Amino acid sequence: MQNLLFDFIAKYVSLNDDEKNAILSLDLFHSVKKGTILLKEGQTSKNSYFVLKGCIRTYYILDCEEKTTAFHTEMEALTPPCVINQTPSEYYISCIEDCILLVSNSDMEVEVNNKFPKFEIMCRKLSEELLAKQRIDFDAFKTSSPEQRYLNLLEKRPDLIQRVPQHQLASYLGIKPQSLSRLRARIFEKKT
Amino acid sequence: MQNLLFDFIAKYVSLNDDEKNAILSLDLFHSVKKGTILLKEGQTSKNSYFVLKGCIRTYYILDCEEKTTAFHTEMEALTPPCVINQTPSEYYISCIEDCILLVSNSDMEVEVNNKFPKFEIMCRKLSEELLAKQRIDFDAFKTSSPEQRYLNLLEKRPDLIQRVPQHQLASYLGIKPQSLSRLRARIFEKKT
DNA sequence: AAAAGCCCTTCACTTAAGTTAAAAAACGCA
DNA sequence: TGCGTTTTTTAACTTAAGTGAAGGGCTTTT
Repeated sequence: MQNLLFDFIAKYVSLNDDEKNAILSLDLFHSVKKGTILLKEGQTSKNSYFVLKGCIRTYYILDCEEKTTAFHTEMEALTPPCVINQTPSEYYISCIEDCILLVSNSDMEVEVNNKFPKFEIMCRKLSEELLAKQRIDFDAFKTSSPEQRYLNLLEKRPDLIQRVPQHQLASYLGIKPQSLSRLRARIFEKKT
Repeated sequence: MQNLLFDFIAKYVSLNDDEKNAILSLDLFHSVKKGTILLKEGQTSKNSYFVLKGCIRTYYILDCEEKTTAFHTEMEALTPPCVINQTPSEYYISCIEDCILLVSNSDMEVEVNNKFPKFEIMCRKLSEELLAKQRIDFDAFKTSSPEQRYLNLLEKRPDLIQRVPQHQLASYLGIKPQSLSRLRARIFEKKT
């Protein structure tokens, strides 16, 4: 698990043993059971998450309905907007599988960044990269139909379709579960 | 104009005169005429933009159709994904008004960041903030209907509805111009 | 083992967006 | 000002998503 982390970091900056030990001394690793809610609407939090194993989901509850907007799986980071803006969270985060997560808080990050400017660089690079990636996803969502979005997901993240309940996938695609079911049937028809 | 920039920067880090002069010596300020295309599909670029005055638009051309995905107005920054990923651009950027822009390139940024770690910190904070903001926008888009999106835009960025042609707004909202026109008529009906 | 709950699918119906076409309005420039 | 182009609106029709309801297959609970 530690190597997974260090391999990930190595894509952005190279660490010496001192720096690696500094990270390990922070006690970031946590095992979390499926179903655990990491963040609730209205809560304030300073925690960021990095998924080493498993899958976490962010969702809103609007009009008594869950609206899933993101899934984060292996090697993906998540800093909720409420942490950045220091506001109460508008959404929930829960584990939809047993997970191994890195949990860091922003006070800790400030401290580490001061001590090791390298981390500051890594955070910048990672944020810039995530911003670009999210921009591309957003654009793809805007410019395509629900059916195209599903086909795109099938191509880009086939694992999600396997490991995530369909009604959660539906709102992730911006539609109702019934529509996803129908849409899948339609695609299946076309193939035959 | 310079003060607009320094006021913006002051929200993230505080600069001394040396640092301010270092920025000014970079010759970042550019006046750009309406209609100018800043980036084309297929091009590689190292340029980031910051809008001091005016409005720039990012759009794709898919199936011979323009799909507008973003507008950037006063005090908004834009680093295209192609700059981050070092890949050919998938989209176009053009000025839809006469603009005053800051144009920086990534080589320059690397240099400045090395010289003044403060800039590194500013870039990180700005990226994190933009990431959170974009996340919220994306989520709002996913969880709402075209009509709700339009009403939301009317509330949050009424200026855009005034200064941007409607067919560009339409694809920004994820629909066709005819649908936007109809939707507006529908809203107007309801009000009366 | 029966009951309850949840999830997915299906169906009939409603609503709204896409499409195609044409007219009306606004704009740009000579 | 006037002509030509672009943009917006309107309309009729098609397609697909939303809605409400019902059924079937699982799993969990009692």
